[in-house]
Amino acid sequence: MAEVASDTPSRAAAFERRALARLAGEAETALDPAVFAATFDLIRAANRLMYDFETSVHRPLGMSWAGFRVLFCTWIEGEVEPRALAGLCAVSRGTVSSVLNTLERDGLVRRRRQSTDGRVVTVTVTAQGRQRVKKAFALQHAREHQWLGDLDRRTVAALVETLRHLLEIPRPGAPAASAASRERH
Amino acid sequence: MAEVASDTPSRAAAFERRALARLAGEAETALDPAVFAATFDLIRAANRLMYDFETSVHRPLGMSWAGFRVLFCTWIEGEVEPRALAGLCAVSRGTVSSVLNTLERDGLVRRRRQSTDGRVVTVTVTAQGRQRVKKAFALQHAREHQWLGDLDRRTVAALVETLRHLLEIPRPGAPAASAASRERH
DNA sequence: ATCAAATTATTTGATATCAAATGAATGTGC
DNA sequence: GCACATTCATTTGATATCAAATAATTTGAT
Repeated sequence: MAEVASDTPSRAAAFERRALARLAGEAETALDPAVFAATFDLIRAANRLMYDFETSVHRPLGMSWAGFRVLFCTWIEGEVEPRALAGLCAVSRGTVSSVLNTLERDGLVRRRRQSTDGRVVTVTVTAQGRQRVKKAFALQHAREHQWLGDLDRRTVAALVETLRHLLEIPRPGAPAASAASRERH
Repeated sequence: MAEVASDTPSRAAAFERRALARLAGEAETALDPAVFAATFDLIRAANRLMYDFETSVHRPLGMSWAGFRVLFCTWIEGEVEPRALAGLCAVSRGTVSSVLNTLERDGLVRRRRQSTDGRVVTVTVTAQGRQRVKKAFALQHAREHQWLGDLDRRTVAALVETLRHLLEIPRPGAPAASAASRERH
């Protein structure tokens, strides 16, 4: 790993403080500091974790983070359609197609047309893919524990509860095409 | 927005349950369910937010999510070096170079060599970039509020506190080159 | 029954992302 | 001073990602 992409700890908090200070100075923005800090830090924390998992676990195993994510979701589901993978991973369907191309080329998943609906594709994990995803997850989970293991158990439980609640929120009405897009969420 | 990348709410929770069930069935993995759920849901929630912000706010304004992220960080900092941006955004330096190329081409940021150290580049936001980042942030923040506004204020405060704590954790020792990489974090 | 609209997956083109290599500048040991 | 290693930014090549276009299939409306 030749690259450094983790901030010095104390600088991370200082950056959030500077951001709040800068934003508070902008009179035109009606700022809700708690909401800002929550989304800002949520995304930053997730980025750090993803970057760490990708560089320390999945790349050494020959996968990208995106590849692992799709492989893992497919493994969980047993068999799954691309559109569902897009929803689970929060990426577009085109991205899923692209990632599946790589995974299939590498012999980790398999695509079949076996639905009564001729448009639908069914994705499953191959034996090799199953072996790979188990190994990758075990390594990632060890790393997860290094990140979160020192947090109080009650704190982690509260975090999970809040995140689950957040994940239950349907996507807010899209700005322009609210009626149409709301139908599908 | 032609694509669907948001899961049906109840399906999101069900997916986490299926994941835990599948992982519990694997005897070889010593699973910590709380740690798994925390990282899993943290990353999923962040992905949903990023996808939503990118598609509903930044793309319509002619930027990518990555572009906004770098532009925003630069705006916060006033002037900043690429390596610091990489740390703040949790991406590699090569990525920062690439994103800066696009932002500079579009006249939103400016690169200069003004440090006493001849290798270092200093990035600043142009007047046009300042205007853009303010508008983009205002729109994103409104969207943030749509996501989080209904959560209890105490819940959000607790979430922020936990995330800040998480962001303070230095990157755990890298698996192979632990000594060398630990120096820089 | 037939044509139009909707939904599926995929492809295309531009940008983002990683790892690894490169080039330029700095620092270190001698 | 001079070579060697380090650090900085960038570039290169492969993959991922978006939006938008395309192709195939299904559904719906007359």
